[in-house]
Amino acid sequence: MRQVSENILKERKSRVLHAVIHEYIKTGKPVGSSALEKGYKFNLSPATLRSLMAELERDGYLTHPHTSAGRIPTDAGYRAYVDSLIELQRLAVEEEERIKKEYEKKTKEIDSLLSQTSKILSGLSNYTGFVMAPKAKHNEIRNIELIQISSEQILVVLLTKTGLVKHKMINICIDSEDLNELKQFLNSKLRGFSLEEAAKRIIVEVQKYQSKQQEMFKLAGYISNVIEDIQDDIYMNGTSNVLGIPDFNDFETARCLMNLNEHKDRLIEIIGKDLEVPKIKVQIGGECASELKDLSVITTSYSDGNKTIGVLGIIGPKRMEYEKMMALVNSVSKIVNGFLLRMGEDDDER
Amino acid sequence: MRQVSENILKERKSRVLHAVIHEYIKTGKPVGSSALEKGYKFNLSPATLRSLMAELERDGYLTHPHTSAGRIPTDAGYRAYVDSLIELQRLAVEEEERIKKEYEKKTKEIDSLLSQTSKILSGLSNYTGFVMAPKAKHNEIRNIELIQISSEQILVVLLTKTGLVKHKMINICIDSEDLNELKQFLNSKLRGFSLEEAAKRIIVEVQKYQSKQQEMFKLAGYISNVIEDIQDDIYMNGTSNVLGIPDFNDFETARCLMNLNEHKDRLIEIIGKDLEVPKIKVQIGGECASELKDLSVITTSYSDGNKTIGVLGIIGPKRMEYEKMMALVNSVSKIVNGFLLRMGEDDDER
DNA sequence: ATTTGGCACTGTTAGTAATTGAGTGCTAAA
DNA sequence: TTTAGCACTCAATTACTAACAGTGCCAAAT
Repeated sequence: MRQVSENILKERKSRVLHAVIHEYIKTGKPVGSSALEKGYKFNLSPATLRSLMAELERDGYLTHPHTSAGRIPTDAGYRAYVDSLIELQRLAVEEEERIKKEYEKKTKEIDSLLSQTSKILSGLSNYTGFVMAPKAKHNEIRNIELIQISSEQILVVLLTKTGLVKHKMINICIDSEDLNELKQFLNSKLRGFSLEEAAKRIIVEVQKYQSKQQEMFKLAGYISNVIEDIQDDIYMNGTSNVLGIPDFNDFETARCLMNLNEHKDRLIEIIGKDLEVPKIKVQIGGECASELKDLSVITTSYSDGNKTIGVLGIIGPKRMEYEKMMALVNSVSKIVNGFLLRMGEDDDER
Repeated sequence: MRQVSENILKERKSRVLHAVIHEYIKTGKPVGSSALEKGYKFNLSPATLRSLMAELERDGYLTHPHTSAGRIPTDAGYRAYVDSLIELQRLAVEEEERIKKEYEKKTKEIDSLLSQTSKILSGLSNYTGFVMAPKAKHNEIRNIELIQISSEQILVVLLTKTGLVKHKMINICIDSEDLNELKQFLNSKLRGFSLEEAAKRIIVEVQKYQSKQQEMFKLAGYISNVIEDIQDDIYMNGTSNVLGIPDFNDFETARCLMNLNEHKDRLIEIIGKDLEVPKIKVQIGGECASELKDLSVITTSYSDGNKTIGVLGIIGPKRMEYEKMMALVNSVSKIVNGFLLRMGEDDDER
């Protein structure tokens, strides 16, 4: 990235930058000096605006597609623009009400809550919405069930405090009484720990425990593996929305999104880092991943009232209404937080 | 569809039809009389071929995009072509070997077997591959687990003979001893029945049973609902492949496929009927669903050695190498059959 | 020192016209 | 019944033009 000559953008220059970006987002066409003069009330002539825009281009915030075209923002331009949107625009009240209404159906289980959320994000943004399920390994274990299926097959069912249920079949021969004993033991020792911790502890605990059978130790190892293999769930909706966006007339961007949709692990990789940041985060163009160079990603994390457990957001074109979309993501995350908090409270009632 | 005047296509005419379609599939361009004469050894002049093609057009098997263009097949043309591919071309041996190799990893659980299969179908066809999981309601129950999570929450875990695991949380207050008793009872009465039957029986059985608690009856009702709510699993891969196909330069087809990918229930609706047919089935254009008018679907069912339990196949452009693709789908289904048979046998060893 | 009007220059876009070429249908002869 | 020949059609390509939107820069104005 080019170095910015004047560290601080002069007030007026920055107003011009904003105007250009705002106009470009609205119209999708490169904006020229006269369009600026007409649409925004700078008391400046087109000529002056031209020279200011030329400066902004030198600074790296604008470009033009060709000599006789207007200016469009560079990634750095968008960046500066977004960074200056300090105050989140509130969604209209009726909009918020509408969102809440959408949630009214089945939100008892966390899966449907999140899948619903992803749909809502996509539907309201008209872009692609996604929700990364509670960062699996941070979840607290509530219950471990070991179900004997046959003499050599055990079904492990893990249930977390947030309502996540995971199961996995493992092959092992073990006596049914021992199994039961192990189950009791594991539950007493691991309940309340996060999956991550549990995976480590399980080995240690079983070692301490006077196991009658060598097999039990082996089984514990398997279970530990099962926990480690758990993949974060991720929901994604509205991938096809990008096909309607006029900015993309090549298939490249669409293909890339469809690929992400199929290789969720890659998506997890990309947005997984956003878990750490509690605020709204906007990544423009290739900032988060090179394959997303023509897209922007708005994310935020959500929590169960205690700690951050997942990430949600939208993926859309670089030319999007950042203010509105940031507000949307923000509102939705608030609502999800609310639901999760209530779910947690229900748990404690037992 | 237009009525066919001569019931039986004269031998030569049908050879011409095949040649046209074959050439069109290869090149993607409308084929003209001279191209036909050069590429295939009819001992006929372009003029004769022209008149034959004109006849075929009158019969409804061919069209022109415009006056001075060559011929392309209509859906009916493809249909006739496909119908005449009686003998399935065998896949090359090395190809089959390659497929089997792909399967080598984790195929213990039915989920991964099927998900793997879908990927393989997509990868080898370069189109979209899909696998509909064992028609859920036909599955035989192997085990029902009722796990008490809290005083008011029960986790129902259903396990079928094919290795499918489904779970669902339900809210109800019930005594833990009663729960255990009910579990034993349900297992003894329902094991071996299909989910479909079980959902009906469960009510009847609990009615007969002298339930100590009214609650148990209610719970049984819930469980019955859970079973009925089970959705068929479906795996789909390679949606983005259609973007690479030159035939589609509008986004419409791509969008339609992406929508199918998100609304799996619609896909289930479309291909669900193919369960009945044991052979390879090819549906061209809108034959199966109007939204797929520019695509063809090749499906076949697969079984666990006993009865048909699912459908797999590919979705691609109408202009595809039907012989090869039919052979592919056929081979893959054979292999899946093999795996499922082996899984079933393992089960019986217990 | 900044702002501004004027002006030459540049590249896109749209429209028109001319040309080419592949492929057809039809007819009349083989 | 087949074939050669011919007139015809329409899509695709190319070339050219005119209009246009915008820029950069300079010299005058503030």
